[in-house]
Amino acid sequence: MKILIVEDEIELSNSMATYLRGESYLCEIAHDHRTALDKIEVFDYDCILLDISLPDGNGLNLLRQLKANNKTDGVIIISARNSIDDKIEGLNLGADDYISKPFHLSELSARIKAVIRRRRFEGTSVLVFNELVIDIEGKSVFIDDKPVDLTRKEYDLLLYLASNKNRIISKNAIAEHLSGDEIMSYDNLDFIYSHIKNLKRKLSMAGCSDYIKSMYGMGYKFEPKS
Amino acid sequence: MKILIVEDEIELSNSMATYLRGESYLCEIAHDHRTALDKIEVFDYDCILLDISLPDGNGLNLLRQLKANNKTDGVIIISARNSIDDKIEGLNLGADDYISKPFHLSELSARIKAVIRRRRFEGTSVLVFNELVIDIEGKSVFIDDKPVDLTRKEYDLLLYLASNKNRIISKNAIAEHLSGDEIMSYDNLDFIYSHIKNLKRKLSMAGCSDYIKSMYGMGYKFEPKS
DNA sequence: CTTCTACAATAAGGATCTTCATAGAAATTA
DNA sequence: TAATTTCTATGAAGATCCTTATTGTAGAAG
Repeated sequence: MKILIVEDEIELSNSMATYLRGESYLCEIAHDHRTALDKIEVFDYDCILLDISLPDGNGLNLLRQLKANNKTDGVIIISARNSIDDKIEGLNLGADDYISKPFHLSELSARIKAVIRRRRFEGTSVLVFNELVIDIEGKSVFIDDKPVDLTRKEYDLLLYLASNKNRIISKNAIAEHLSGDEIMSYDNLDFIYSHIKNLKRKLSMAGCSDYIKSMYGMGYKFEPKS
Repeated sequence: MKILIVEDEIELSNSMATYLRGESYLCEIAHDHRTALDKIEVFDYDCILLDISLPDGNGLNLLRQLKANNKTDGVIIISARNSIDDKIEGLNLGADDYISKPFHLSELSARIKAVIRRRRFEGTSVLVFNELVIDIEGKSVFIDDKPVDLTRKEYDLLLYLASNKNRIISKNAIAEHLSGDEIMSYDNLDFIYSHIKNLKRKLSMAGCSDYIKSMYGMGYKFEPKS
């Protein structure tokens, strides 16, 4: 799960990132309008935390541009002002939620969770593929109603593949998704094999095989039987 | 999908190639102006990554020559300088996008994907021919909504033919599209027969025959029924 | 301090790609 | 139409590259 923090106050943005990383999110920070737009154009984020009062421009314009580009990223507007107008305009422009400074990080986290659930998983907090159930809320996985113990990486991997079902995901993408911030050495992607192997083993031991397919030379694909 | 990397920094160009090969692109590297031009004249690339500041000349001139030759290759300009002027001039000369050093490889990859989608597939990321669906984003093929497993070469071949539907594609063109530049002498084009055969077999086994026609003495043609 | 888990690196095993040999089909020529 | 030539299809084996299994290391937990 990837989050973009658009916030110019260094200290605040850092503590947000720290907290959210603790919640297993991958966080990137943009301290200004332009950086944010560049990142948004190229990457897909699960949620964008957008401070309305940016130093180099109006955050609402950024939101406009974002929506004009048909981006599907979730957006939570952050504002220092308690202005109702901003809130209404932001929501009208397509923001998913709104939070006013100062806020508790736990509240922010809860709102993020809700936005992601609504957008990425269409309101549901569980993904169901026949006997395989992924409980996003509880970060747990069940097969035939019996819980399967996965490590954090394994869970992230499964959720990532499952939410991209029937699409081949490159090892580059997996590596990036699993190991937080940008990796600069993409030479040693072998560690992915272990995670894939362990995940496959745990799933099949619980009676759930062949969901994750290796696509020779291309990556991996989650393919539900349906 | 073929990419030409025009970049004199050895290490950077290598890591770019490694990453992009991981994304299933065929990559070639030119370390100088002259080599690049030679390659561009002979081959068609889906995207050219052009470092503006080449050791033996100005990259913008290379771009000019490229456009003067009516090449349809997509171009992404790479620049160390943050100069807005270069960016504007490059885009005026017909470049499709622009990225500044230093950049993240995943960002480069995302921009390449966007350029190719715009240029080759008119913005869409899914090709639909009746019961046959090609998901470019997910590198997956579906027939009657059921996934069809293709190898990388088979997929590339299908995508190439399908994106040139109703046009006869020579075996030379196919060979060039499927291979890197190591093979300058295309005497052994037999490998194409194998890939065509296997592709046809997999498609017809999934209930989708007669899309790929052999044109005796000329090549192959993808001909949707519609 | 010991034990266990998660992660990284290396070696063995498989899938894919290419080549080669041969058979079949289509066009050309007589 | 038959013979000949040219081109394409098929099958199989070796080479190459990728994946999986195994092993080793570091860090966390007890």
